[in-house]
Order: sequence, then C-alpha cells, then structure tokens
Amino acid sequence: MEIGQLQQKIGARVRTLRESKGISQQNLAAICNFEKANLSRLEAGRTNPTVSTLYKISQALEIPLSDIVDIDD
Amino acid sequence: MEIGQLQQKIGARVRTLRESKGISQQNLAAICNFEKANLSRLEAGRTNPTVSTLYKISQALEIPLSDIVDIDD
DNA sequence: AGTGGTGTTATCATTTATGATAACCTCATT
DNA sequence: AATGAGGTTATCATAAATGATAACACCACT
Repeated sequence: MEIGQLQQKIGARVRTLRESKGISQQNLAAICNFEKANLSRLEAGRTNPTVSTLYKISQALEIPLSDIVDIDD
Repeated sequence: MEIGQLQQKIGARVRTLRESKGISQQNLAAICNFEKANLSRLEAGRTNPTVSTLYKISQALEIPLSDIVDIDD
C-alpha cells in the first residue's frame, strides 16, 4: 500500500469517527488544540500525521489510538 | 498521557515486536529502507514518528499497523 | 440581503521527522 | 588482540508536519 493511500484511509477514518460522535471539525480541532484548517487537511489525506497528532484526536474522541489506524491492509 | 511517554511506549512496543520476530535493528531497518541509526532513535522513544514510518515497520514485521500503537492508555 | 455555522484551500514561518554518515560501545568469537 | 555483529549517539542537510492566518464556498435561517 502506498503512502498516499494510507493517508487517505487515515483521514477518512478520522472523519468517520468524528462524525459518528457528532462533532464538528472546529470543535474537535479546538479540543485538540489545533486549527480547524489543519484538521481539514488531515481528513483530506493531504498529510502524513505524526503519532502525537493522532493520539490527540483519539483522546478527544475518547477512543483508543489503535482504532484510528485500524484500516484494512 | 504526555507526548514523551507516548513515544517511549511506541518505541518499546516496536522493540518488543521486533525481538519477538528475532530480527536485528539493522535487518528491520534494511527491509524498511532506512538506516539502523534511525530505528534505534525510534525505539529509544526519541522521535515522534509519522504514520508512514510505523506502517513500513508493520509491513516489515508482517503485523497490522494497529498492533504497534496498541498501548494501554 | 445578511448572518452564522461548517468546511476547504492557499500560504507562510517554524518546528521536527527523516535520510545519511560517522564514531563509539559492548559482547562474543577466533 | 583483532574481528564482526548489534546497538547507540551525535550531527547535518533536507523534506515535511504543524501552527497560524486569511479568503472563500456552501448551506440554513431570519
């Protein structure tokens, strides 16, 4: 699997998880202490996030970190 | 949980998984196409890895990516 | 038409991960 | 003592993630 595809899948997964909690991008970004634009970029799969960024998101969504990277490979 | 602790846990997890497969750092690094020094740095918890780096490691170890970030939080 | 909420995209500066190399340590073996 | 395997640490350049801001689009509602 290519890096671009991985980023897309991670982004899509974050979006799905966020929406399932009914939170807006701005809200989630605020909880994570970063800008909504950055979250939009991540969800669009246009970045290769660090584990700390994904961890912040997992904490904000109250889910285990492994859930975010749980993609079919 | 702090970022430093997270890095430590991820590094330790990679080390455990690598050793359970009986592979050396140099070997794993070679498969992943990066230098052994970089893997040492990662296992020591002195870097905040990107998801692509962890993905390469998971592929080399033939385990799901989620296994690497499956830490108790 | 205006307002507010949501999301996108571009851009820039700054921080940091990564790639790469070299020097060093420990330990086992010859 | 010498060699080699495994691992560590420091350093440097380069690539890229992040922080931050601004401008824009879309939609619902008044």
